[in-house]
Order: sequence, then structure tokens, then C-alpha cells
Amino acid sequence: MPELPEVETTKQGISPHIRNKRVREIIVRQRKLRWEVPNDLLIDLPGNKITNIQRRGKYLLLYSSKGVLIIHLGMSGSLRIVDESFSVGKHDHVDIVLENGNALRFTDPRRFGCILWGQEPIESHPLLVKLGPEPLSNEFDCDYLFAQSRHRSVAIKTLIMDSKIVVGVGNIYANEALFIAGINPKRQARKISKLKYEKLVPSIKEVLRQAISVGGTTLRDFTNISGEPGYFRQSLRVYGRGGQECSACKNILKEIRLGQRSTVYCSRCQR
DNA sequence: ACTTCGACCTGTTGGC
DNA sequence: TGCCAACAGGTCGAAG
Repeated sequence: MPELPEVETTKQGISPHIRNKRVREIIVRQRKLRWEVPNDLLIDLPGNKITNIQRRGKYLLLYSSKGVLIIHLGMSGSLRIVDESFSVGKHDHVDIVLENGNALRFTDPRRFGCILWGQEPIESHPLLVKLGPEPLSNEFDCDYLFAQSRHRSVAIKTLIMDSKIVVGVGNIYANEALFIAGINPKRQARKISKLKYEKLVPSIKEVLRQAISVGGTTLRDFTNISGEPGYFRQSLRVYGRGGQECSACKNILKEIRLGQRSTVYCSRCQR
């Protein structure tokens, strides 16, 4: 679930329900997430308003006058607005309960996500300080990525999934963007021409923008509990389609492993 | 400085 | 139907 488009969609979904709302209490049912939920958060946040909500890469940042709540959804995390009395599931680890009786509920079966507490300037937080530019910002352009790729022998797919290079490009969209750009995911980053990078950067932006717009329509209502899945699945060109025909040339799509991640591509369209 | 790999967890899927 | 291994949207940090 949580690639950048879903984190962005989550941000848009929860923001109107929590902005300028005061936190009454924080209920922690399981504090062992990727890192333990810190005590300072439980002491400092209650009684204060959430003033602003931002996204940095796949991190959600909830600002208050006492500090910043940092949330990452990991591989299986999700956030939703519920009534505080709504039945609690096995993996509902944390509730941020508001004064109006609503709660921001964090659910995460695999517990690869995290809930942390940081101080401003939050960009200096250890988890955020080394992050590369946002993929949809002007800072992330062809010149930048081309420069970063020089002298790098890693596969291009590994490079664009590296958060120090650019944030928010997960496995699904790395596969998709490389297909659209016509680049073989195994190619060494330094051996790819500038011309190809001029195709790749817009492909990454396009695929993320499109997914955000779709996510925005299917995950709109965050107070609805029905939890609708399967949003853009059908529009994927390569991810999850290994062994099937390429939508462009009918060649059989190859599935390999690259850096322990499943990688699908068309050996005819992607060189 | 760069690259690879193990680790953190639970749930689902596919082969036998 | 049951069992078990492999795999899943992430990413940090140690080891090479």
C-alpha cells in the first residue's frame, strides 16, 4: 500500500480531520514498531493542537507547538480516522485521540512502520536529513539525476529507489517508470546516456502523478471503514505481469530479482 | 565512498 | 485439506 502516492493520498485524506484539532490522549497498544514509540511523544503531544500536516518522501509529519510527530507506514501500515470507540483490531497499534472523539488510528500488521517524535528544524532529524529531493519537485530534473548517476555502477533501478538520490520511488513505480522510459532495469546507471535520463525523469513524475490522481479517487473517504483496495492495479504495465505479454510489443515480460526486489521488464522495449 | 545483504514482522500464496 | 517455503508495497545499518 504505502508507496508515495498512497502516502500522499493518506495525507490528503486525514488532513481535514486533524488540522487544528487538539490531541486528548495517545493510546499505544503495541509500542514495538520498527522503533519503539517514544515516551516523550506520550508526554508532550496530548493537550496540544496539530497545526499542520506535511509529507517528506514517505514520511508524514504532523506539526504541533511542542514537536513533530513522524509517521512512516512501512510495508503494510495504514492510517484512518475512526470514532474512538470503534472496534479495535489485532494490528491497531496506536490511536491519536482527538478532543472531538475521533481518533487517528495506526494499523500495521508487519510493524515495519514507525511513529516517532522529533523537534524542529525537523529536516535535521536523522531519518530525514540525508533524503534526496522530492520526485515531483523542480529540483529533481534530468541534470540532477544524470550528475548523480556518474561513476555509479549500481543498476539504474536500484539507483532510482535509493532515497539519498530521490525519495518516494518504490518498487512498483521504479518498474513502471523504467518501462515507460524504455530502459532495462539492470543497466548500470553510469552507462546510460543523458538522452535516456531525459526520458526517465518525466516518466517517474508521470507515473507518480497518475497514481496520486487515482489514489485520490478511490481512497477519498477516510472516515469510511470499508477499506477499499485494488486502486490502480489494472493500469500497471509491467509490475506483477511477469510471464505475460508486453502491452507494447507482445514479447513475454521477464521477471528477475534485482537487489532482492522483484523486477519485471520487456527485453525488447527496454534496452 | 560505494555496494550488498541481513534484519525487522505477519499474512498470503503456491507447490507438493 | 494441510504443511511449508517463498514472497510481499520499505529502508536502515552493518559488513564487505
